[in-house]
Formats: sequence, C-alpha cells, structure tokens
Amino acid sequence: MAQHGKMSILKAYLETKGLKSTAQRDFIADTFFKTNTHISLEELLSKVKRKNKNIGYATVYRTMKLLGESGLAIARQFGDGQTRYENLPEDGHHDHIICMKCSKIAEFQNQKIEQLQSEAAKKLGFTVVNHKLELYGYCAGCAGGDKA
Amino acid sequence: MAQHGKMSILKAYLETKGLKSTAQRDFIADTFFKTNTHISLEELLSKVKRKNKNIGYATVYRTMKLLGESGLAIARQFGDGQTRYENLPEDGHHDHIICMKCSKIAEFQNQKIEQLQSEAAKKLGFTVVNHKLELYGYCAGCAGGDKA
DNA sequence: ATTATTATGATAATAATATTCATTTTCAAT
DNA sequence: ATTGAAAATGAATATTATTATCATAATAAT
Repeated sequence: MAQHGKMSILKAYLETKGLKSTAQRDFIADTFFKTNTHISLEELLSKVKRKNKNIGYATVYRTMKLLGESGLAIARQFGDGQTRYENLPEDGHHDHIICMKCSKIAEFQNQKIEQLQSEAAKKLGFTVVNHKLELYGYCAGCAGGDKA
Repeated sequence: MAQHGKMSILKAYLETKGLKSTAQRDFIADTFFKTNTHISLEELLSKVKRKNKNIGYATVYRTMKLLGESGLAIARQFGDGQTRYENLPEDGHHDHIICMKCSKIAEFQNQKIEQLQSEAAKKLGFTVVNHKLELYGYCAGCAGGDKA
C-alpha cells in the first residue's frame, strides 16, 4: 500500500507530533492520495467504505484534518458549504476558476503567478507552504451574468 | 445615503436581474460599503440593528449573498467556519498571507498577479468578477514551522 | 506482556446557513 | 392615485456540515 512518497511524509509528520500510525489512518490517507480531484468528506467516506465497511465518518474527518495540517491536503471551500480536500499533484499546483452562474470549475496553472506569490510573501517575511487562488466570474456559456 | 458609486452599481445590478430596490437592502448595502474589513454576517447585523432595529437576519443574509453575486462583496472563509464578506476598496484588491502556526494574517497587493489572472481566465473563456488569493505558510517569527 | 497514551466509531451537540410562509412592499400599468 | 402581480421581508423553522463526547480498542515503548 505504502509505495507513495506522500505516505512516508505522513508517517514522518505523525512521528514529530507524537501521533500514532493506524490501519484506518493509513487506509484513508492512501485512498485520498489516489484521488485526483477536490473530494468532499462524504465522497471520500463512501470511497473508503467500499473497501473498509467499518471506518467511521469521524475518523475520515479527523484524518483529513490531519492531512490538511501536514500540508499533504488542501482544504478548499468553493461556493457550496462543503469543504473539499484537494490532493496536490506531484507535478505542481493548479488553481481554479469558478462560474458564479453554473458552478462550472475550470483549472489552470501559471508558473509566473506562483513565482510572484513567493516573492510577495518573501517581502513580508513569510515562507509559503501552499496557496489557494480562486477566480470567480462567468464562463463562456454564462457570459455577461445576465438574468437567470 | 447613496453618494457611493457602489450604490448605483448595485441598483443597476438589481435592475438587470429584475429585482427590486428596498429600503432594507439599501441600508444594509450602504452599511456594508462603509466597512473596511472582512465582516461576518453577525457583525454586520448588529451594526445594522443599531440604526434600524427591525431588520432581520435573513434580510442581511440575503442581501450579502446578492452583493456577492454582483461582485460588490467577496465571500471569504478563513479557518473558522464563518463566512466573512469583504468590501473591496476602491483602490483595488488585497490578498492574504496566513501563518499556519500563529494565524497571523498579512495583506499584500500585486497588480501583476491580478493581470496574469485575468489573462489566464480569458484563455479559458471566463470573465473574472473577483478573486480570492490566500497564501499559507509561516511568518518570520514562526519560520521553519517546527513541532508546535 | 504491561501500561500509558492515543485512536476509533457511534452518537449527540453545535452552529452556520438556507428555507418556509404569511404579510408587506414595490413598481409598472392603468 | 389605484390596482395587482411580482418580489421582499422577518420570524421561525429546517437543514446540514462540523465538532465534541465517551466508552472501548489499538498502538508502541518499556
């Protein structure tokens, strides 16, 4: 199961925090690491339950919170009051554009923006671990944002 | 009351949506436009109630949702499960850097980033109404992000 | 093996957000 | 000015995501 580099990062993180490694945690984390979208807790839970019927919601919840703290997952909230966790791809980060009318989500990458962010942060004495960039607007189909 | 440019933008927005202008809406919007921080609904409600005792929570809630849709307010969620609305200053937008250890928040502006965002959006056929950019990392004092 | 510490999972508590509905207000057309 | 359809209000209720509780089980170091 644990051929992921992320898995060992998690193990190391747990150790520094004095937390324990458990079968549930490992399984939930592994399941999450295999996703490639922003997944909600509910979705992740059902994915987990397919293989492991008796893992509870609370454990999924707590594990994802942990992953968020460790930097291995990013908690995001788009418009709908649902926290979604994003599994950041090894090859880098992507940002989002959300249509305010139809809720369509498009993704993009821009290395230049990333770079400018780091620079801006450095000026303020910060080191950036991760970031969220969300653009809100109207997609081609909904352009103008006219009356519904 | 309505010497704000924002007020007329709101009026125009309501018109295109076939919505009506009401005393409550105007008052809530005006009160909001006079704030200069990210304000929660609860805070805004109490501000509103000071002058206008019988405006209800639901109306504030609905009005802010409307302002969000119009681009006149930006809904933000930082760590605490509270949606806060940000009144964007006439002189432009500011973004946030949040320290993952001490929760300190610093703000910055970067025109170049804004520009790159619009370009990236345009490529995908989107028109940007507003955006959120949050950097997460460690401030000077917490640098390294060691064990808590 | 023992034991102290932490994790789990079912459930309950909390809190924010969204909806309902009867009443009132707006606004365009008379 | 009056009317009437459409929309807004506000109080209350419903919904839902998140967090906490607690008895039991698992972990890991000695």
